[in-house]
Amino acid sequence: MPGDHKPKTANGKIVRSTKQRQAILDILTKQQSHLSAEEIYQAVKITQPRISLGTVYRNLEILTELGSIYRNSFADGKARYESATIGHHHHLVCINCQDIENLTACPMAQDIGNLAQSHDFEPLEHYFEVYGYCGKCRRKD
Amino acid sequence: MPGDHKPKTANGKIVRSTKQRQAILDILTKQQSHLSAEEIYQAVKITQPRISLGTVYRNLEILTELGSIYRNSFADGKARYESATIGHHHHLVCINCQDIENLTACPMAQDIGNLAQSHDFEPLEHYFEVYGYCGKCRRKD
DNA sequence: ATCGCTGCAAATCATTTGCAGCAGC
DNA sequence: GCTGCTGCAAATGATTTGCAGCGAT
Repeated sequence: MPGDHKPKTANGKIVRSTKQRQAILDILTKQQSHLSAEEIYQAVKITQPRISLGTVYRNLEILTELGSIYRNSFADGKARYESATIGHHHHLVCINCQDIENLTACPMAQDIGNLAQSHDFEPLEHYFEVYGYCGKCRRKD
Repeated sequence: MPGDHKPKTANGKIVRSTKQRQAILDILTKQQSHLSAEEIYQAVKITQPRISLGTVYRNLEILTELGSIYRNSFADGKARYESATIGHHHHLVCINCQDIENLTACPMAQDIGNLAQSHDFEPLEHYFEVYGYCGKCRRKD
């Protein structure tokens, strides 16, 4: 059926729209912050009290695959998610208060192009995170 | 006692030299690759058959704290370690064969200095990883 | 009526930790 | 001999998965 563009996952399954999935996406879109699966679970429970953590993980996986959200693994080994409406960006992570600030500029777009040439490598994604102290925490110490 | 510089961890304990710790450091120094705790465990068992995985983790923690090795968490959520003798660098990670190539140049040293100014942030460390296909895998597909 | 999705619970995987004996310094 | 280190096993924390019923198309 030409013109039919139902979203599908990598394994070819059609993706349905459920209130659980919509609630998760809503939270990530509204909060505009970097939430862990557990934090998302706690937030979704307000509107969907019977949702399970397993469902949260399954939906985060699907939404990541669809490109609706980004998954980031930071140095603490825990994955955090954010809405993809913000577009490509990087992170300043405070090692004291754990706050994450987004860096809207991507200074290495050009560098990556050069890498492709000099290292025989086809770049698809890249991650750049800076760890340190945010202004607030620096002044507190 | 001035002139006395025994290595210590953050909690002030003196660090002793043990054959288990030395074996782990040897492997990382010789292999010059990015090994997971489990891979290191398997490699150390050849010379230290009675070593436990717990000891491997404890030593990786101490060696990281001392700055003898680097810990990196990649997108698969697993930590990988490498000898610090190589110096600061970044990574090209192949999402097909999982091979990791080191990037000796750090193109963002200057960018990070600018960030400090414009974002009221004190940078301590930074990570930069590019995910994509290495030359070998690109030609295979 | 399909077949994807859900809640629940149990399973898995990486990593951490309590403990009693052992080993550097 | 003090005290950090080890092996072992059990505990933790994040994430995944099997299953039977439910719900979206």
